[in-house]
Amino acid sequence: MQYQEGKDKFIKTWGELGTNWGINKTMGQIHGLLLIATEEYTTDAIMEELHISRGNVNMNLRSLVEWGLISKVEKQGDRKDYYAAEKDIWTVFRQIIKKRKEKELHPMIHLIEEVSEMNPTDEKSSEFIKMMNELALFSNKADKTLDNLVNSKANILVSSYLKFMR
Amino acid sequence: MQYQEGKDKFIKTWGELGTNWGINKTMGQIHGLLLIATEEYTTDAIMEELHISRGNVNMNLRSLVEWGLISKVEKQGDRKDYYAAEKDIWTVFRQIIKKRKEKELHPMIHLIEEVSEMNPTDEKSSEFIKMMNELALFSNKADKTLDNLVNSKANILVSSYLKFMR
DNA sequence: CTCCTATTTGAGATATTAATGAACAATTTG
DNA sequence: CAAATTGTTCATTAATATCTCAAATAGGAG
Repeated sequence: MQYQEGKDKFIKTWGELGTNWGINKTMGQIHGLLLIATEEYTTDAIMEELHISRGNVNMNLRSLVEWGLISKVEKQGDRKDYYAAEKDIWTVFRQIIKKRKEKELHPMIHLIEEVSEMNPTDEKSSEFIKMMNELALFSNKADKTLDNLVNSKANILVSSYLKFMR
Repeated sequence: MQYQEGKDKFIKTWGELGTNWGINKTMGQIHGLLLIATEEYTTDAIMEELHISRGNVNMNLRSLVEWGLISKVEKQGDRKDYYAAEKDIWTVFRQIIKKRKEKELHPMIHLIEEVSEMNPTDEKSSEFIKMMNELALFSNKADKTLDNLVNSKANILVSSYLKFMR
């Protein structure tokens, strides 16, 4: 495979993957582009490369910065903003886990806490409370486990967790 | 909080949470309903309870069965299909992880393998290959780790992984 | 086989989400 | 200050995804 072909395929598919991840297509594509880039990109360069509008690039760059997946780079004597991706894969995934935990797990924990304040009066409410307790136990454990993962500096998958892999 | 209020809130919010999880709102609501139910439900009962159409219920029940989150229950002398949710939370989450792994991780692994078949010719392609190799290493480790999680019968979060929690 | 009930499917309607393009704001330069 | 450049916001448009309704299909009971 030639470089250009591989690059195009990677960016295109990375964008599609994004949609399965709580990241929209354009955001994924910009991230893919910057991830394999050897230099920083401006808004205009991204617009040209991906054939998308200025507004779209701007919004998605903000999201990517907010997710901690890219950062703005100032250049001496240039008014333009340049952007570069975080290249350490472990950090990339930690950031993603962090965000997804906020978006997926925390609202669940909040909901469960809220509806758990109930006294059982019959079979249905007993069953309900029982399920809420199990969900609370599970979700809090998952939250803590993911916290440890996110807060670990080293790539825990590659290092100390090796014993769990074949 | 009264039972009915808690139940309604749980079902409604469980559906909204679903949308952050690759599960649509109705699918989430049906799952929530069955999860806290003390008895099996027919299509008609679900239609009535959630005020949604027959086609919608049918499609989402099929998806839920396909995700391994509910199952069809046959009743003697009754032609209707009844459905009941998997109540073991650990199993529920294992099923979800399994599906999401297929949907999120596997296409990524496939992509990376595909575009990795490239010989470096310059700085850009070298950087590209380097990144693909890192992604490959990471994603394969993640895949194996999640496999172990999914294949473990016991609730690994609650039992042997305790040491990683505070 | 025919009737009856339940389930499935598919086309069109509706709702949700994302992208564009143009207006506006901010900043720099001459 | 005026013009030019860059960045941001947001109403409109476009694209996706989901839901409904109704017709088609399946399959058991008589």
